[in-house]
Amino acid sequence: MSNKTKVNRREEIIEMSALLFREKGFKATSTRDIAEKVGMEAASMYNHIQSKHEILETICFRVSDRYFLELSNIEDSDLLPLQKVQAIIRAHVKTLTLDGCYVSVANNEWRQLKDNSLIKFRETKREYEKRMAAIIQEGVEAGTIKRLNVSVILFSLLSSLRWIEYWFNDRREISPDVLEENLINILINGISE
Amino acid sequence: MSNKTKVNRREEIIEMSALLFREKGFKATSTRDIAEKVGMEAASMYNHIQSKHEILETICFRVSDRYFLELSNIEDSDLLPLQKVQAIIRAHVKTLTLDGCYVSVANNEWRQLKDNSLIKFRETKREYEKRMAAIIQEGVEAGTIKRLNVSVILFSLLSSLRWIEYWFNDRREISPDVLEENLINILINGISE
DNA sequence: CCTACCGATCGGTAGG
DNA sequence: CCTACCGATCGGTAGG
Repeated sequence: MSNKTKVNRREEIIEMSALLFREKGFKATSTRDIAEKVGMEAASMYNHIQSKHEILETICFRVSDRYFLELSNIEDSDLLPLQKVQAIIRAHVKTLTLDGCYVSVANNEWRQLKDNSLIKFRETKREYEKRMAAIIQEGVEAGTIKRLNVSVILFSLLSSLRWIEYWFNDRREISPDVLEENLINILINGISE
Repeated sequence: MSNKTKVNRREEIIEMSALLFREKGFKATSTRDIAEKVGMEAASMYNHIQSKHEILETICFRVSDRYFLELSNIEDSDLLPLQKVQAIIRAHVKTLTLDGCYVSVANNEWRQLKDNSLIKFRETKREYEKRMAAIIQEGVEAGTIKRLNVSVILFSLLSSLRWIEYWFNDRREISPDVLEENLINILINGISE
């Protein structure tokens, strides 16, 4: 069997796992569920993966890598603080439109990670929040963002962005563009001085 | 054994379950985990509960009952739409301060409900959203809330409120009062015309 | 990639 | 409220 097929098979397993983990949760999804969706026996999957946990790890860190890439680009830009926040909102909407189920799993199932993975993921989350808080702090000091508790502003933004995930799962009444526009209007106005 | 003791024992099981379900998730919590925390054998719990699922049902519907009670009071008041939204925010902060772990479980684990419970809980969620949307719609028509997509406003609010739960679990840097004040400032300003 | 199968753990019951 | 124990299911391995 060629290497390429093996890589694709692995990708297929991860993709199907992401769909099932989102739908039923990590613990409630059995390796047999995944295998059935991929079209092989559960035992056969272990030629492509090391463990069920490894699948979850792959999904979670793939998502965090992606968000960090976007954040780094925004940080390195010469945008003003409030424009950076706006760019972050856009980045979240975009990522969710493209990779909804991965983001969903990372958001809801990361607690099921084990040992070092769990510790590392927690650190990753903290770092993301810290770097976003720094942007908000800049805005506060520049006088363009309200002088409120930075953590409350931060989590108010992050939670609204997290919700978008549910939007794209359950309903699709409006387009991503309209969603983005409305959301920026609400969130930016909410924190602008 | 008196009825009173039996009721208290049941409450104890539900309380400990809520703590464990929040921490590890419903599926990842075994009846033996719960029993250990309560201080009895797993088999003994079945004198007080019917099944592990029944515990989850009790928690979820207790929370939704509570939220509906608050919402009904607010609807029946003669507050203006924007003041009603503000009252809802206060109600959420209050409930989370008092019953954080129950709310947390209802928010994150309701998907593990089965059959009729799952269907009923979904309907309950939808109704809550519908009634909150009606208040927002009133505000839009009165010209006090921005004429944006009502669903986006609704979920932007709800997701920010949902996040408070994490706040009270992980960190407690600021007091509930300051949190409430900051949050109302951000959210109300975000949607006000 | 499959068959066969493992040890562990699960939710729950019987009987006292 | 406990001991003893059940059938089912789990993640994963051995060997081909």
